[in-house]
Amino acid sequence: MSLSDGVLIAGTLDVLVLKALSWGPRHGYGIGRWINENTDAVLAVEEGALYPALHRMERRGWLESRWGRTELDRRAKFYGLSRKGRRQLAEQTKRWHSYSQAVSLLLQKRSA
Amino acid sequence: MSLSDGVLIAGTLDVLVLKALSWGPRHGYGIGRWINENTDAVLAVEEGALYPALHRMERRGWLESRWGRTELDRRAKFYGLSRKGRRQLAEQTKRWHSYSQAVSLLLQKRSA
DNA sequence: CGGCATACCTTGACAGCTTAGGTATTAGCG
DNA sequence: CGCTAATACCTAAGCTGTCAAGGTATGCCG
Repeated sequence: MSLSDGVLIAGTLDVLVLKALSWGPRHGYGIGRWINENTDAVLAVEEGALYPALHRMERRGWLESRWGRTELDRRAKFYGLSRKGRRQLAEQTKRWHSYSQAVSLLLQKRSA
Repeated sequence: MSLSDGVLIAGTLDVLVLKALSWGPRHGYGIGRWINENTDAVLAVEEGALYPALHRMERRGWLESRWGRTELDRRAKFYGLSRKGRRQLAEQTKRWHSYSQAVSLLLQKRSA
């Protein structure tokens, strides 16, 4: 956690998952890979963070899941955005932008 | 915590504090106010997060503290950056930029 | 005198990430 | 044929950090 040691800042995983699903359903393992690949591994999502997050988000009604088969014909659980999830994606994206912009501006102030 | 409810993303407080001190020593209360004011209250630092953070960072050798008096002639603990703290500021700033850029890019991909 | 701002602190609850395991299936290789 | 690696899922323990909610003390101002 944190900028000091960890690899993922606590609280940003959800919006990344939501975004990963905005093109349509994906299975958990694939979501993790998508995030890693699309950030040049700057963001490395641990499985121990990913799966609990998926369950959490489904419990909150942001995601819907069903079992299916991958292109490799392997058993996998596919997650899709619910209406609530889509709303969350929009809100949290906005919040991320305002938050990150605020932090970045602070950090850009030239110091002594 | 998180983008959903909280006001501060876990792990970003440290770098904000370090930055606040990059112009010279400040007391804790003033650090909190500086962050709030300079972000139009987008980032509202709770005291219950701030003071433990200061103690933590001092324990890690990033900060040095001494008691003094404010402009209002009130007793207050002033914190200043140590050499280690300055290094931390540089590192964490870099890390923040790469992290936030990665997230922002992901979120900007246009979806279906 | 009472309230508000300044300035510090701590505790308990809780969320979320990391580490470190675990299972099962399939593909590829020697 | 057996081994390893990749795919795909899951969980538990431990830790860190934030929030909510308290608390102390001082000084100013109406």
